[in-house]
Amino acid sequence: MMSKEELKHIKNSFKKFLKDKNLKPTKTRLEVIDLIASYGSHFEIEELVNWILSKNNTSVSRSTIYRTVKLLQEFGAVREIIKINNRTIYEFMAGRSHHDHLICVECKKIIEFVDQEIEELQDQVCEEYDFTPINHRLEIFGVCSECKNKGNK
Amino acid sequence: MMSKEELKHIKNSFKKFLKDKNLKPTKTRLEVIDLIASYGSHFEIEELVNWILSKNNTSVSRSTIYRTVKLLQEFGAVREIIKINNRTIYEFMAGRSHHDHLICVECKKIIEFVDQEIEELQDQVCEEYDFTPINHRLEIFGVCSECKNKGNK
DNA sequence: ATGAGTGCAAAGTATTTGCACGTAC
DNA sequence: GTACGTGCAAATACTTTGCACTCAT
Repeated sequence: MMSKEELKHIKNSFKKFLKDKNLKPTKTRLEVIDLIASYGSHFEIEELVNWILSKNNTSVSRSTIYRTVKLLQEFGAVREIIKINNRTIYEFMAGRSHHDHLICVECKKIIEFVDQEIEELQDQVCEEYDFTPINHRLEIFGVCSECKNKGNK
Repeated sequence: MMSKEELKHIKNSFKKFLKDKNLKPTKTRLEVIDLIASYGSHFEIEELVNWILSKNNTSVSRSTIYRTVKLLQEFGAVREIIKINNRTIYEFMAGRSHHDHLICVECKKIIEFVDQEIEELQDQVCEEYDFTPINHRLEIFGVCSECKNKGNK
């Protein structure tokens, strides 16, 4: 899903980002990046914590994960992509371009899509309002193909 | 912002909705609708509760407000429109058609917009994935015109 | 009369924070 | 050596729930 080079590159840029903020590139912070990267592209913090705690060769505390995820959001490598019922699903963006999500309310599957036209129209809307966009989130909730078929049988 | 007739109409449909679910159109539930309607189009529950408690002629408990807002979401008169930093901003949709939001991260202003083309493109995306959309949320975070000018002075 | 609704206080979640100890430069 | 980082447990913030009492039909 991501080459070692990409990951290394991300970590190096993150180190620079930290240095600029007078923060330190500690072993723990870099380890959190590795853990997130190997966990998969979407995660909730609680799941991630449990997964980390279940590994016997690592241990990073819940608070440090929260703190590091926050830093990674500022840095831009992590985004909150879905907010549903007080749960937050994060995504590791490393080396990936922007995209949006379809969320199946039945099976919770997350489907990613990109639509350049939608992006352009959004920029157009922003221009109309003299609004400078920083980021956006488009969540489409509905029922996926498989779940519809299951429902029909 | 909303005519008395519209409000009355909403309340009547809500009564039907409740009846269909074997729930009761209590004074308290209908009062919550009035309160939300007169509070304004956007609200957070905590704000709403404080506002209601500060009025000396009404009192509906925090739990009932949470419970009623949930029902109104199912009914479709209330939507969660913005999720930011674990806060949820709701919108009273009554009699209004769908629209999306620009959120200024400086002054927290919320600007509503409609873009039919974006809506159509979303439907197109859903079709491609054989995904049946139920609802969606598009939040564009950025800096509004006024805040940019303030920043430049 | 009966099942549903309400307020209250207590219990849950998710997230943040204070503090004592540890680590990077 | 100093300032920042970390883990832990406690605190906070938001939301839900159990229960005794009340209301709508």
